[in-house]
Amino acid sequence: MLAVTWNVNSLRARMPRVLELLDTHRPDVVLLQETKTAPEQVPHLELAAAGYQVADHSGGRWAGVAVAATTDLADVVVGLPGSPVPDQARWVEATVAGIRFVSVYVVNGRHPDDPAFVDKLAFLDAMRDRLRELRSAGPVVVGGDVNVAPADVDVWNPAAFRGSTHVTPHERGRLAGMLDLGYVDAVRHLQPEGPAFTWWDYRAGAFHKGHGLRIDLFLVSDDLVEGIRSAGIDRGFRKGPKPSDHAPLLLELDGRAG
DNA sequence: ATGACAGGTGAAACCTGA
Repeated sequence: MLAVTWNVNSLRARMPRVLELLDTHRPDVVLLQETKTAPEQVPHLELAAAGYQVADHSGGRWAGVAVAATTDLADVVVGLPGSPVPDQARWVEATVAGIRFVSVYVVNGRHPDDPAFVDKLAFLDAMRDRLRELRSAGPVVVGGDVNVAPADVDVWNPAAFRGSTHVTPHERGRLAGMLDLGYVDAVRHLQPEGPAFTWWDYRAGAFHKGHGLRIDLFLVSDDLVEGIRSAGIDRGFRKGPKPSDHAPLLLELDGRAG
């Protein structure tokens, strides 16, 4: 089974590249973030024509997540229980082939002194609580933009990020707490050392200079870890016409769940 | 130190992103 998570930075603006991704990789499950769509703007017909059905959490102009699959999406849950920002569309779950899939777009936080940072930490706390519940119920794959760089190796220049969001002990501690519940960071599992960035600023040629962050993750429940065959980005989708500022992250699992 | 790019809204300038 092939799963993809991708922060598309507007689904409508990115549809040509999304369709290209589906055609190129034929993933079984697709987790999207920053769709920036109202519910009625989700391109269900175009995605159905490509062979995918979609469940979305859409909030209008900002945020927005979706899960798409080539087979049935069962037991869809929209919204993160206990979220401090329930009006922001940042969480959707569905079961595919016996695995609980989550697409999540964590609050950015803006600045450690901003009220939005308090919301970010509370969102991460609610996410941890939900991941604990899900872990007790069966195999889980969480994909998304967590807006936290787990360690300094996940930041192109840690000195430049001192005092910024995404790298604080508050954020990293909460992410580590989720892994302690019985999840594995799939990319780090396969690649214990070295950068594996997923995001590069549009500005100043950051992509070609290697000025990136690793903030998009696949968190896989530990019962699935032995089935991880590969996990990594497709850099080609950070290039070319109208790319997102995030690259898609691909996860290949053995076909059998559990 | 600052801005740099892209998208949404809505029709100019501002907000958000990380």
